[in-house]
Amino acid sequence: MVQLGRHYGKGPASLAEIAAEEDLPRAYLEQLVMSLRDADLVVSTRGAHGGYELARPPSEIPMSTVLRALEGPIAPMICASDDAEHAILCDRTTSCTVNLLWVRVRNAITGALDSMTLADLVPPRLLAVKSLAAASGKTGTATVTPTAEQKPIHGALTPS
Amino acid sequence: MVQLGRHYGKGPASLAEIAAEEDLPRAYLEQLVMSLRDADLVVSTRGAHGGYELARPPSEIPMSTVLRALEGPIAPMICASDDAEHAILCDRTTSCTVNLLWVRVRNAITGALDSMTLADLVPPRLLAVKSLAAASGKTGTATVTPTAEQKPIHGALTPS
DNA sequence: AGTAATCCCGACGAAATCACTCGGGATTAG
DNA sequence: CTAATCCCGAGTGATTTCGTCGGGATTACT
Repeated sequence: MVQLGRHYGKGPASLAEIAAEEDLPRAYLEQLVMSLRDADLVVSTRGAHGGYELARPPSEIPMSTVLRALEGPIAPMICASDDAEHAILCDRTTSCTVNLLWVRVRNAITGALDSMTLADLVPPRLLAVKSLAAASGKTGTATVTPTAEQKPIHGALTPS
Repeated sequence: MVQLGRHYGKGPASLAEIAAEEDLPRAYLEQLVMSLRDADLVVSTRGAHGGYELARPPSEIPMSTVLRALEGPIAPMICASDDAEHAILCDRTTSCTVNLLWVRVRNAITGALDSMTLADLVPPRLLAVKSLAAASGKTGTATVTPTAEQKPIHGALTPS
């Protein structure tokens, strides 16, 4: 969780705190954080005044591992999973040319995920976004004129 | 569908045929193909000896449009959808730094998808894969570590 | 004209997944 | 000893995904 990143170095944060800040049910957070712990991304301190803490500095935690911890192996399609164990093979496998597509997509995803660490998401509130702009100069690949309908999502947004 | 691509130029293919080759329920295929038609990817001929046909040559059908037709806007997360209309804004939106991550991921996906056309998936059975290798150079966009992790996914596969 | 092949289409149902809850136990600081 | 906290498995409800059903409309063939 980003909150944890923000909190890094300040000692353990209790679920109660996080739940309050993040506005999510505490019981639910428990589950999530358990996965993170099993993946050695956070460490816990039990007992009163206990809580959770990042296991290492945010900049050393690639988002890919976070996502894998929370959502399982990265796989846009079951037949193109990250790790062989969980991959299901359709009986068509041999003749299935589409598989190639999914593998490509998966690699694109993992690539994007690997290129970011928790540190990139811990509030750049005041930091300029320029570093991002520089890095994002991509997408517009040859083959197709991309829709480019990058509308401002709601110039004036109307939150519920 | 890839089958349709394979069939391109041979006149319309009936759902019954496709269902047989692809081993999927005909009734289900109907639904799918309807979406494809609404997206102007295939054209239909009614009546006896009717069927479906690609609206243009496979090489002019980017997989991104196919996927959009079948699965709706490309969005790894609702708050990072392809088209503004269907994007949901969480109330956290303003403070949500994670959004940035999803947008990046989405761009990686659309990039990969845009770089492939139906023609790339229509059986390269006998064709060398080199054309693909050549084409994939484009995809390796800056931010993304160039794929190339072309593992055999299951050296020794164990089909069910 | 009549019949069979085909597309057209809306509604329904079952199974998987997601987001979240519940209840009670184990550990530790004060 | 007690209160704060983590630990953990089982359970629930909504949504999505995959697939079914039934019948109507359109056309080719004889």
